[in-house]
Amino acid sequence: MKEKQALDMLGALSQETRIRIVRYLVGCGEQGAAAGDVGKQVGATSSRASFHLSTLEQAGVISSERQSRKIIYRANFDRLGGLISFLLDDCCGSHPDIRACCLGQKACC
Amino acid sequence: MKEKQALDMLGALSQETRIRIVRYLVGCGEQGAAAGDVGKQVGATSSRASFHLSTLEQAGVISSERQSRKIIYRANFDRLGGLISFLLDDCCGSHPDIRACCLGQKACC
DNA sequence: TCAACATTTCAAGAGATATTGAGATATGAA
DNA sequence: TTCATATCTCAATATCTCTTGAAATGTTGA
Repeated sequence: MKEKQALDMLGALSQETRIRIVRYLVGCGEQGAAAGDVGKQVGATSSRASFHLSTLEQAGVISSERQSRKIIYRANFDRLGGLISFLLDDCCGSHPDIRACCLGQKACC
Repeated sequence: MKEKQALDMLGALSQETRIRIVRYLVGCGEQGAAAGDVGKQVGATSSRASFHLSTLEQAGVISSERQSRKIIYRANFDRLGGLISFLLDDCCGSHPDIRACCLGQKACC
């Protein structure tokens, strides 16, 4: 993953409403969830949910597909994995402490 | 790691100058680097480097220690590992695709 | 003490981001 | 076609973020 892409994803994830959306959509798996459902889950008005969903989509964190009158959003699992790889390898140079810590081989904060 | 802490770290990392600082400081290891060095490495004026260093420190990504007239910054390896754990486990619910992808067991973006 | 060095702090301005409510668009059903 | 549903877009506002250059702080050595 390129730095620019990673920065966009990090920016998109650094917001309370949006990280909740991602957490919910990851939980929904391949099935995804409609914009309205997502909004209800995270306690956002329709326009606010729409704004954050499109921010996440632009950053590549999630993607959407219209299903009749609903729009279904899904987490982009590959991209999320790619971001974590970026942090682990490119940004953190595969530092052994970080890798150990994040793989549960070492206690951390 | 708590959500608030993770959001702060994600926000801090989602900026070009700052991610370069982190990459450089991770490379410096336990030894760390002085603010001036960091600024030169990332091509920032002293005040700009100072601003970004303090943003990163406030978010817990790095920490500082004065050594005579220099101030030495170091990456917080535990916190970085904690953030990656947060993304992997809490936020992404240990989803198998994401985990496989970020551990190099599966190709991704 | 004084000069230099290393870094931070401050104020101002430009630009990005988040929230709100109203209105527009698109789809499906009666 | 008309209505209800689902979602998005828009404009206004408030707030945060980044950059810059100047000035202040703290430290060391002559």
